Amino acid sequence: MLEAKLAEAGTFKKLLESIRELVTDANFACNEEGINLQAMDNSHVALVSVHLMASGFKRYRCDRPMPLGVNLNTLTKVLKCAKDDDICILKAADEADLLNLIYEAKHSDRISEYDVKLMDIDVDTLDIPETDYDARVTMPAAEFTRIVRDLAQLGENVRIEVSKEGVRFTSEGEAANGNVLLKPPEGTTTAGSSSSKKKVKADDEEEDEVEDEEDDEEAAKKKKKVKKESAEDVDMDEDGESYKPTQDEGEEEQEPEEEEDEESGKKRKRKANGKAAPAKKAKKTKKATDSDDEGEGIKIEMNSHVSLTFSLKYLGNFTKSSSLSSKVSLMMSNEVPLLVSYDFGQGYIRYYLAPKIGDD
Amino acid sequence: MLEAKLAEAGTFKKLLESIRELVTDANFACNEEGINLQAMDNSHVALVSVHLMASGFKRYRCDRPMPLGVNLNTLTKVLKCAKDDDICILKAADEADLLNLIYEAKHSDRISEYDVKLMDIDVDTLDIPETDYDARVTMPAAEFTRIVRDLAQLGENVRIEVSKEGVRFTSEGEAANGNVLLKPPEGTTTAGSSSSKKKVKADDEEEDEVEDEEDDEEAAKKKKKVKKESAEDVDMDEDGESYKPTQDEGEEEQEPEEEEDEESGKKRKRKANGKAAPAKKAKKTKKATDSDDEGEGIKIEMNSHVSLTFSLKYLGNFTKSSSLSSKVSLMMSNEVPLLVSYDFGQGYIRYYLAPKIGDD
DNA sequence: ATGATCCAAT
DNA sequence: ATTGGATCAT
Repeated sequence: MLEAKLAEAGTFKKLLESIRELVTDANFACNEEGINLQAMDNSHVALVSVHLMASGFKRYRCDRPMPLGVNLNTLTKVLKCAKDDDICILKAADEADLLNLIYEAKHSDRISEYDVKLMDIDVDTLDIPETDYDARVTMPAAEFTRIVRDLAQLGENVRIEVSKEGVRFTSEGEAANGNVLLKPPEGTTTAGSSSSKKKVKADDEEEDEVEDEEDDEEAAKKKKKVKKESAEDVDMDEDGESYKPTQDEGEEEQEPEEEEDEESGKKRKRKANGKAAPAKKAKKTKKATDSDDEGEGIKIEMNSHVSLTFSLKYLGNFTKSSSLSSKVSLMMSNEVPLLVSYDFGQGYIRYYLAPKIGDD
Repeated sequence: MLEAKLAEAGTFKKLLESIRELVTDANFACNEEGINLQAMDNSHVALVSVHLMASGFKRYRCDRPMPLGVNLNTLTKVLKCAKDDDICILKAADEADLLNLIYEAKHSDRISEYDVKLMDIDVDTLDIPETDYDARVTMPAAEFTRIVRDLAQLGENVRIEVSKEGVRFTSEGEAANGNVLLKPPEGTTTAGSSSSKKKVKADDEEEDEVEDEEDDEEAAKKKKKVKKESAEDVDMDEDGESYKPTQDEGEEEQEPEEEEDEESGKKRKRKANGKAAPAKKAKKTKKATDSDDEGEGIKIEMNSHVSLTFSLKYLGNFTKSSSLSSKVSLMMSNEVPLLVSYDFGQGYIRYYLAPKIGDD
């Protein structure tokens, strides 16, 4: 039995809106931890993975794992019947063949209820290994969207290169070629001092000689590749207070409290309040510190130079998720699928896209 | 070798945006004086002529004449990759087959670079004679746009008539007819005294018998028809102070000063000032006098009655250039192509359109 | 000025 | 069915 209450139907709407063109049918795999959806796109080139964590709901209950197969077009239609700020409740009985959606207008007496027929879907859920990547680029989602849209005018593919210079997006077309180079603000590539834990230090050994001063633990960590962990950030939050990030000990640490605050805006407030007085500036500090999640800037973490080519059509599809988050992360290793990740308060949506072979 | 630096890519974007539907391929004829483009529209009915003067660029260098043939659709796409306030640099090597465009974001670290392939284009550049026209109407570009758009809803063509009454735009359609009459502010048709030099007086010989009193020089000038001179305004200004308007003598004259004031609101003030303090303001005076380029009003200069019919579809295309200038000038003589001219700071764009025969 | 939607053409 | 263009709304 599933019963999940979402504070804002808008989130769910945007989520579906952004994947409905990619996937037609999919399983919402619900369990006590939350809801996951994983699906290959219709042409089996890209993979979408959505996670909504239980704690992101106003109320969440799922006694045992339930795969709810739905047609996403149908679900999208039904979701369009909700206003963005409606409260949205998802329900499914244990052996039901219906997914029940209830919308409650926030301040009024309108209650709508919809049933979407469920279907059995071949579950080809693959476990996505927690890959380490050679490079991670985090940038404003709008900027990524713009670049993808622009370059799509010229050619079919884009080559993404991460080097010490920055990230370069290049497209070559019949009538024109183009490239956009984003240079990170100075020093950023080498993980700014305040950017502590969440991000494994962006550290190409070559450049970061400075950091030798670090203790062994740090050094060990540094050997690890940049890791995708945006999603885990939240979880870490949950397990909570006891869970201590291990990476930041090294440097300029800030009080643990502040670090927590670096998470997402919403809980930030809660915590801040809890922690109270001295913290007041913590917020600001946090924000400033928070170069991962906020701000205008591009952040580049790189272990080694990468150069990969992707279909702009797919990337263009991915960027529909920009409405969910102001930031996007691109994670890349040579010859390996690109991971495009949009993290929002209640979960994430990630896209995996295999590179074109031959780098053409 | 060409290297031209434009402070705002927006200008160039608008320019291309406004002609891309009319023309698909064209030569950017670059020389030390600036950049010119001239092309027939795809159906060889209209002609577009663009000029960007060297002094309009932040930096401009062109060692020797270079015709750069480009596909305007491609160039438009590439320009769409620039933000309006990006700095835009155009480069082409001497024998290159590429036009290189570089966009630099004003405040950030984004540098984009695009290459547009060049092509050989049959140069059918016709020298456009400096025609004299029987009538010139200068009006707010937005107003012209509106009229064209409105009348296009009724019929295919518009008849433009310039008479002492003013300008009348008439369209006749299957289901409805309509016309718009623009009456110039009183006395304007007869060129106020202060509006002197730049504009050759709007003077139909029939009416201007009065003018016999003029000296020979003046007379000679008067015989010329109204001349398109928006571009030359400044130059003519030079011959300047001596040129005295001859027509206002005639009818219900008001003091010359008043007549000036009747021009446009904006310069009116400036003019007043200028006159008060005679000398020093010379520059300003000129500008002020420049009622051709500024102000809300319609200005009509007419030698003889004209009545011509044009395709609204083409005119509608022309009005896309309204984003480049707040004013538009229509120059007409019977049986002769209409000249629609938009002058902006860095040059101009002019359209020529043949009238429908039979005035239907 | 930008984005979204709708309509038309290929 | 897809892509491009035009128009309208935000």
